[in-house]
Amino acid sequence: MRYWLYKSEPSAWSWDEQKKKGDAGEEWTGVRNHQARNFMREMKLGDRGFFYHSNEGKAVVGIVEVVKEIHPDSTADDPKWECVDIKAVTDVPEPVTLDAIKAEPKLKDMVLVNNSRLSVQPVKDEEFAVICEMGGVDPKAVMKG
DNA sequence: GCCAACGTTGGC
DNA sequence: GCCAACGTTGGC
Repeated sequence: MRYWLYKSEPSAWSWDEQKKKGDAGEEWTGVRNHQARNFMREMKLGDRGFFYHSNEGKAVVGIVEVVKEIHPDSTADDPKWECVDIKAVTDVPEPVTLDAIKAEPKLKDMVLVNNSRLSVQPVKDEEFAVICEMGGVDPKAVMKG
């Protein structure tokens, strides 16, 4: 399985709102960037990822899971824009800030650090585990396989 | 609020 | 098909 990172401005769609959707999850709408869309096409049911608050907070605040694979984005007028559905899995009790990520040498190659504008991006297994630990989440509890 | 980085648009 | 102009994102 693979790991991902989803960015959202809390004023547009926050972690609290995501959690309120429960296990049903919610469409990850609004992606209008081919690279980000293409990453969503690669996602499989059960893939996990981080929920990151951009602009305000600038931190990884939660862990999510893909509950529906790629399908048309219901908010797009052009069918080429697609998205997945994700649900909240668990909080990251100690949000991992962008500053902390930048300060950690093991995370220097993260897309988040090097291409700050990409809103959906892949995360390596090792990076996922490191951030879990920094956030107070046992990687074994949220990583499969 | 500014601006760098990046993507998209449209004139040629 | 190039590239300047413009819009958006997101860190600072």
